[in-house]
Amino acid sequence: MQHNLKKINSELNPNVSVDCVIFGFDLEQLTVLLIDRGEISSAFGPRLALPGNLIYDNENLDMAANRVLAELTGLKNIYLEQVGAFGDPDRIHKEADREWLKSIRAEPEARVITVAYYTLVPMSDYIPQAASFAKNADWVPVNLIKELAFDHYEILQAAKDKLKQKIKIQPIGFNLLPEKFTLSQLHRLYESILDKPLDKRNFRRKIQKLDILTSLREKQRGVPHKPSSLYEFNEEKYQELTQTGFDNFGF
Amino acid sequence: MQHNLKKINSELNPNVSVDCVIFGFDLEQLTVLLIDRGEISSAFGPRLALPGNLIYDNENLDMAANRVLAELTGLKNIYLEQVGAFGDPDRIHKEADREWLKSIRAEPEARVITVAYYTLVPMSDYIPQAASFAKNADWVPVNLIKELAFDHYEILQAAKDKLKQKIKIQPIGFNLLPEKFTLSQLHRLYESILDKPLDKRNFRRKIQKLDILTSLREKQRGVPHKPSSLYEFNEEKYQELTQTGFDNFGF
DNA sequence: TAGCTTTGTGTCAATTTTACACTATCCAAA
DNA sequence: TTTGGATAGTGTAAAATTGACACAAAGCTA
Repeated sequence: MQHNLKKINSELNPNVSVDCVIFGFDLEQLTVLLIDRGEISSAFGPRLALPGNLIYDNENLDMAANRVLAELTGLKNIYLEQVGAFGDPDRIHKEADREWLKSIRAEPEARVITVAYYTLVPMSDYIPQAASFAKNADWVPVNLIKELAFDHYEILQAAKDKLKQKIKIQPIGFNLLPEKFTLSQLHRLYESILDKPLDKRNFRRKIQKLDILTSLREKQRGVPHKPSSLYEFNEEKYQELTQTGFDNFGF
Repeated sequence: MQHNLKKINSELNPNVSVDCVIFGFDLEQLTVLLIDRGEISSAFGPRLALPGNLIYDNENLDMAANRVLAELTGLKNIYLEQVGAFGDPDRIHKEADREWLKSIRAEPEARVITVAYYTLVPMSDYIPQAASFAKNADWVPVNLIKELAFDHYEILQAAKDKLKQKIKIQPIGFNLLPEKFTLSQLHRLYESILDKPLDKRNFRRKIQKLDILTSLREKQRGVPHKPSSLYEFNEEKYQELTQTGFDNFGF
């Protein structure tokens, strides 16, 4: 109750924002959820941007990132990992960005530093619909992105790098897949995150050895080729494994 | 010239600070350069804190971190790596910290987020002297640190973790050693960063295989035991190696 | 010169990595 | 119904890496 009061009374801090790099996987390649800023900005520069916003004075950074994520996608209690802080005073150098900020911020000229987070969500958990939430958002394959508003392109690259590192140490990739998935999909996911081909047999051996997959007695249906068997991620065994400590998940 | 003008006219941003975790190595263990805030704070809590300060509005974060480092130690153009942003609105919860801030800041109650950096310097490059620079600073062995002002203890832990990760991927440890060093010193350094014992022969084998050390035709002198031969870090070969790409530096 | 301290060195077994190719199973189109 | 196209699924052998382990050499000091 007090909490709500506090939140309502709290003000936006004009100097600090959070931006979220929300990764998805369309079973082919890595994607990111971007917002389309619409016509206002399109005449000058990139329409696409990472979802983000200023923080409230009484929020910590993680909370702010969760809020932005929830406001955009409705997703709550999702694991977010910090990418870092970005804060070139000239970061808002594009004319279009200036114009856009004027339309949405009280102090558009303030010097802002932004703290970036990334997260992994199954694409099926957020299906963009026209005018669903405040912004028009859409999944865009990472490889196709050539430019973004502000310094968001740079942030995206940093997030990709972090993810690349992280996935070598922890099997977080499962967060990107639907509950039931095939080894080929998992394989493709690793290839697209690491951005290099991985030998099929060696990949499968390595994953299987971790012993964190539950093989379901179930196969793909309706595919025009030999159907693949489906697997589930086994959270318990994964927890065991992290307790024991495993350094070696290197690809 | 314009640059200087701009700098002089620029104002401190009351909402964003940088803190530096400056690691050293006393040939025995990992150390950190801390400032002693003196009597004012000692009655209430930890006297020791990471060096840090508010940023100027026209500075980017990296510049600010370099400035803070230079102001304290006189060291310039040092490699700094970002640890991340820390910004709990309640982070200044200790009474002593409050008091101290009142004595040094124009807006002591402002909500501050801080961006932490870490860096590695040879301890010989900064020899603390009473009242040398603005603050009294001193090298403190990391293992002995139990508490720090604000959330600096948490920041220190995060920096240690980053360093631990990083050193598995890049041989940055050399930045902590004097120009000429022994393999035993390097060995001890790795052990103290990774916080676990490493087999002597295996360590040496691994390091030697990297082929980034130049063996000097020179030995330790005046030690009461078999003298060790001295080595230099070979920057060129290291560059070659990073070009070719090396994933596997795992300990 | 005896004793203390740290340096420097090699091997073997176990594990991990890498490279590599063919059959099985489903669907669709002829 | 047969054929072709697509992907799933599977094993092995050579090479590289890791981990465990012990003792002689070199300098200083007492």
